[in-house]
Amino acid sequence: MTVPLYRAKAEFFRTLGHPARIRILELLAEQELAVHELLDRIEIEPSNLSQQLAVLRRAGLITQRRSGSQVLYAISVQEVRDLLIAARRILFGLLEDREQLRRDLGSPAPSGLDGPGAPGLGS
Amino acid sequence: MTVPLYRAKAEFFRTLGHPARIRILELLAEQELAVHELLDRIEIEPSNLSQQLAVLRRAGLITQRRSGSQVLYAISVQEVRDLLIAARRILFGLLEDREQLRRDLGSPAPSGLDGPGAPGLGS
DNA sequence: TGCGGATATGAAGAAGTTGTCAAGTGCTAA
DNA sequence: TTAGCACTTGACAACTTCTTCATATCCGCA
Repeated sequence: MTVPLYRAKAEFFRTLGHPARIRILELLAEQELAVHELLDRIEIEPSNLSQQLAVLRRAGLITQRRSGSQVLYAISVQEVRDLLIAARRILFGLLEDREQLRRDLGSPAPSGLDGPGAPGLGS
Repeated sequence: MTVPLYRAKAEFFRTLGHPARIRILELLAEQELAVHELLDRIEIEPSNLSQQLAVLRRAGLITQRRSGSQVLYAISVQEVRDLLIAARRILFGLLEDREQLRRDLGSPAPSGLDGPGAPGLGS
């Protein structure tokens, strides 16, 4: 069965559409990590992490390999890093627009993102 | 209230995670279009289209303007186009890997995307 | 062989998303 | 002022996704 490309794209983006999965990808984009190392860096239950890893694995975005008693994960598609950076750029663009609008209108609506300027990929 | 960036990113990707919304963005990436023109090109109920447009509007990805009795939509963030192209590239990369694997294993599992090589953004 | 640490899997209720139908609103023109 | 397109909105059942809990599995070591 052939999936139209726009459907596959949507599915792909939905795979990225979860905070924990984003963090996992960002962390793995820097280096291979064991599950317990991810666990140290992400606030999430072990079983939940395992499930999110499974989602990314099924999508083919990360790979698993065993080393003794631990399991190491790595990004399998480096371009994902570019995608995350592009998303970051767009997001800040959107935020700026909104702030601009707010200034123009003089409206007091807050609610934004963390400011830019963080190093690395910025989580 | 401040939203951590990884959360905002996830939300952003979720916004893209719908076939109709992908098509809308791809079509609008080429030119401004009225709702009924989108309707001609996407197989979807008017009310459903309206809702998907509303989702994209709320996310700040598209803008609306009225012209007589019709409503014209346009992309408000051109970089989205790059993002879609990047996604397309990654998707074909994943597909190739899977095909490679299939050949290596000699397994007969089909199910893929439309082939590459389409012009434009490729829906 | 049996334990404990490191992960994975399954199941189930809560929460969120989608498509559709019915009922609006806005604008143009008769 | 009313008919009729062009869209939008609200509501709700059907579905999907999330989180959590309980239960496995796999491995290295005593």
